[in-house]
Amino acid sequence: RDTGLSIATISKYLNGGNVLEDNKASIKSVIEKLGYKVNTMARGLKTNKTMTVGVLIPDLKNIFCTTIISNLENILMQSGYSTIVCDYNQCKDTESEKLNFLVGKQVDGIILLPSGSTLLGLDGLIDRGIPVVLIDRAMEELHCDTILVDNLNASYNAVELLITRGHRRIGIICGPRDVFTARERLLGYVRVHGDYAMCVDETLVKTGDYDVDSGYSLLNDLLNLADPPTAVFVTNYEMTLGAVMAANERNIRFPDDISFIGFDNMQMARVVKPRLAIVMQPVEQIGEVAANILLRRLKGDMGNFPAMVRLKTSLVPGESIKELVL
Amino acid sequence: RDTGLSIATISKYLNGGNVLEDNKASIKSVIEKLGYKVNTMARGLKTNKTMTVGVLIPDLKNIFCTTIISNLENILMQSGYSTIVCDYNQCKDTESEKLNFLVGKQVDGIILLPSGSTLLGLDGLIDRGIPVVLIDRAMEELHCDTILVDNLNASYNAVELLITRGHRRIGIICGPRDVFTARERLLGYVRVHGDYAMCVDETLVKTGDYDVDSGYSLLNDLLNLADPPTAVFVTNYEMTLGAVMAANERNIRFPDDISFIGFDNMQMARVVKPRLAIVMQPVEQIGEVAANILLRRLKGDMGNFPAMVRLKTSLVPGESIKELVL
DNA sequence: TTGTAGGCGTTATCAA
DNA sequence: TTGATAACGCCTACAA
Repeated sequence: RDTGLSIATISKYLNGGNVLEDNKASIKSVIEKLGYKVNTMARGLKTNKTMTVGVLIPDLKNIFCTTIISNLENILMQSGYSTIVCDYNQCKDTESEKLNFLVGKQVDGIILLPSGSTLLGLDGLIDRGIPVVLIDRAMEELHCDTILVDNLNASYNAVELLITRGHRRIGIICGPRDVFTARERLLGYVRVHGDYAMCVDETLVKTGDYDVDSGYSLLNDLLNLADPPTAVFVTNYEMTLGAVMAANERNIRFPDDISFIGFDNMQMARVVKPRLAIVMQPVEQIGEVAANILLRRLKGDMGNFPAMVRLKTSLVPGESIKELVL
Repeated sequence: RDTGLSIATISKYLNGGNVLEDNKASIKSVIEKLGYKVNTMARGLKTNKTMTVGVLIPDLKNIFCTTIISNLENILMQSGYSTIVCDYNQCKDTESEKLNFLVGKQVDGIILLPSGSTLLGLDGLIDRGIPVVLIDRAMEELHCDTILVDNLNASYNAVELLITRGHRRIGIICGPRDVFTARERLLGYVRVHGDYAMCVDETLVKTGDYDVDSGYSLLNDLLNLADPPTAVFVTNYEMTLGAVMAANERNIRFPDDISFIGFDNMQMARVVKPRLAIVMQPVEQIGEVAANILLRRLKGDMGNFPAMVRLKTSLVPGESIKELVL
């Protein structure tokens, strides 16, 4: 303020108002000399914005989640937003607790990968003008922007590939019935069976909890059947890990003993021998798209609200599928 | 405020001052009725605290980092702190850029997993009373709390195991020379050679960049040697992945063709067949210890500053080591 | 134990 | 184009 100018003028300078070139220069030099930084809290107090967004995910140890966050963070930062990341440890109680924490921190917006479909008071937030973007899992009753993956066709295509390679008894290891993606992935399995006039054998449909252990034990269950499947599709990364561990321990070989399609992680697929066929989600895109929608909302642009984006997966071939001669 | 009481009394109530029981009750009920939340920015403006800590790591896609963050976040949250997580994508420029971003956001403290030993103005922060806790990598010139792992003995013990199993030509795939942990891990390798009166064959010491690709190509390099090693020790997770991929592609078997010790990730070790021997770091602890030290500093407790904590690793046996008969 | 009043660093309104 | 001034919501002496 020892530019001789008033604090109001400085404020204009900082916020891009009309200031004489001469004054701009002198302000700039003084700012640098003094190492002046705007006080975010004072500004926030006035503008009622914290310039932070809350990101709430099931698990920070899950690479699917963290890859998304990494992209989110980079994009949001470029617009001056910082991201407060919380994980809820797959636990519904923690989920709402941390959501409250974030709200208490007065985040300007929220990006949530929800555990289920309980509303958690999100509707109230949206009404209060706090934008919420859901990723990966939709909540039917909630009117809000949502970025999803086409899980149904991801699953459809994977199982279809197995069918075209001659498989007729195809096992599937699903996630919990109350998880959105799990339901969709199961649906794809069912639909492709219908389209190929094949019956779904319920004994081949195993429901896990999207965790390593259940992948492990459910693959064992499938292998222990009197009439085991000739192929199996595992519908998320962690369960894929578990299933591979089980196969290793039993000395089961892909694809000789059973054909296999896993989910999500390219590196893991290459570490396994032989290389696994997997469904890959467009992880990078999810974060990108979510961040950009949120930024638009934050700017007050409510165009085509609520946006519902469906991103496509890809099927990466490996050497874990055997061609059966019919 | 429609309790009839003055705003000063409410403030006392909120901050645990002396208030009559009767009034406490009525304040409480009104707060709930109105859904009152304290405004963090107004409070922060006054107290000069944001109640946020910045966490800066090389890569959010790195499970070693995110596991640490997960623990950090949980502990800090319990004391009301939120964590702003940034990754710098292994890039020194981004590192200082994001550090500035965090400082600009007026975080109350910083937890940093630094790329190298450039000071980045951290000394200035510490002088200004902003506590900084370094994790995983020390910066010699910086007077600050540091949580490390005993990399030297981690490496020593791993290589010693190979030696006691009869190996004499042991390859090592190291990280970059300018990375603290990489230097220490190499040192362990060298020291154990000395202690067993073995010479270090420089052709068996490969320096990578801690990334998948270099693990891949350096294992290939080792295998292509005229006189290849009988065992190899890979000194971080990503390079371990790469090395396993290379082995798979060449149809190299552990431990028949070469013995192998990898680093860090238990699940990955079990996915590989046969199960890999690995060095495990106390990831959970790192986050815990770092968070607790930071909390103490944040409270103004400067006891035994700068603290330097060394955590121990463990060596998890697998089936990837062959016993050589001498 | 409670209330009054000043100030934290901004932004925004309105005059000059 | 610039400046004086009143908020923003909270904390903290100090006085009652």
